[in-house]
Amino acid sequence: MGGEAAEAVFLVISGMLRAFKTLPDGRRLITAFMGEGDFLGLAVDGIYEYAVEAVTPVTLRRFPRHRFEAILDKSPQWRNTLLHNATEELRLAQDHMVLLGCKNATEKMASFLLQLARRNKRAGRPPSPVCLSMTRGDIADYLGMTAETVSRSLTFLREDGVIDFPAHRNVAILRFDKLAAQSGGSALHE
Amino acid sequence: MGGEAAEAVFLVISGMLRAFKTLPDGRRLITAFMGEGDFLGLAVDGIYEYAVEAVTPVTLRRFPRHRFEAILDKSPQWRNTLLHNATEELRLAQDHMVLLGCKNATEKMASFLLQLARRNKRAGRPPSPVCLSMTRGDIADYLGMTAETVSRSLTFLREDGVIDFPAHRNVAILRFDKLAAQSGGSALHE
DNA sequence: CGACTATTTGAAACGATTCAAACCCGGTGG
DNA sequence: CCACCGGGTTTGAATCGTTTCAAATAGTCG
Repeated sequence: MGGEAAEAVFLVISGMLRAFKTLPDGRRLITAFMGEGDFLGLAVDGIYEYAVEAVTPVTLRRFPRHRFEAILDKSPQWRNTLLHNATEELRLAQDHMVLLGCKNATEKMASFLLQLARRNKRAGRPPSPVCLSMTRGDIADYLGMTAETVSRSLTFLREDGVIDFPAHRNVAILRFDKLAAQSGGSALHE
Repeated sequence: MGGEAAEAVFLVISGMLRAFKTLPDGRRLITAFMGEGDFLGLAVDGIYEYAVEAVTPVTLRRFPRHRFEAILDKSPQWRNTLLHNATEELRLAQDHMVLLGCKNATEKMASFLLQLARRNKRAGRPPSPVCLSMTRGDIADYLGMTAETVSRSLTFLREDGVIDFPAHRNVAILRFDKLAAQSGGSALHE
């Protein structure tokens, strides 16, 4: 649905989606994974900024765009909230640029796991057992590497005791202190 | 000035600046080069989102933040403009993510040159002779590679007749058709 | 001119990718 | 109930592109 007019705005209730851009030859970058509490189709100008697909079965709450706009015109401070929202998204995008441009495979993977943990916390769940609901290929296209390298980084972190796969390997238990050390740090400092 | 309160908003009149983020160990990613017509310190919450430094001597027009806010509260449609602005910045950030995550050295360099050309056009100048006012190191930190690789990509493009350095090599003449072919394409399609 | 910095170029080393094979697992049908 | 299939994942070995380190060159400013 890339570039099409946004008929409505959606709030993610449950499940996981991927937002992505692709190059003409098919190379793909997943710009964000979206889960519980994230908004879809928030582009003000009514144009979707990227394509979105479901990673797992998803339930959404739909807000028709015209009603959305009406609310916005009535109480301007919501527009301010929206601006805050966009600014925050921009900050996240910049952090991801740092990840893509500066970090090596292991650091990317560690950062990604910490991100998933943060997302858990934001949704009111315990941060530690994170669920890797997307495929290795998706993770790869998010972190700017290949599925094989994703797999290798994961086993490397496991062998180092940074993470652990209990039973069925869709979830990972995190050792936050060790993870932070492997992640190369966040871009927020100085 | 990263993370400090933004006392004012600035409009770039002339010159070139770099906005960047760094990791604790010093690795740096330049998130954007800013030139004529760009705004600085637009973060709504009054916190700078990144550090900014001058690349060349710069002249700015200063708008005190309180006056800026006052104007915003008076005529709400400016807030809308601001939102549009943020959305556009987000789109650019996503395109840059594609560059960092998907493209090889030559494609990155070609894309960068096309970006500079677009910036020229936006400023009302002819697009073709672009000025590489920043150092190779800066370009490297913007494209997620090393200064040496930037240099090599540049000579590769020159040997292929894609670009040309007349006399003093701070400027490059572009062959747009060939450049587009080398850039890997834009992420806007389908 | 001489000193300093940025850039270019070369050669070796490294990390990620590629290609290929083996593996694990959930689902289907004999 | 087990054989088999297909997708996703893991692992291995060779290859490739970028980085790293080092040296040579060009450009700038006192």
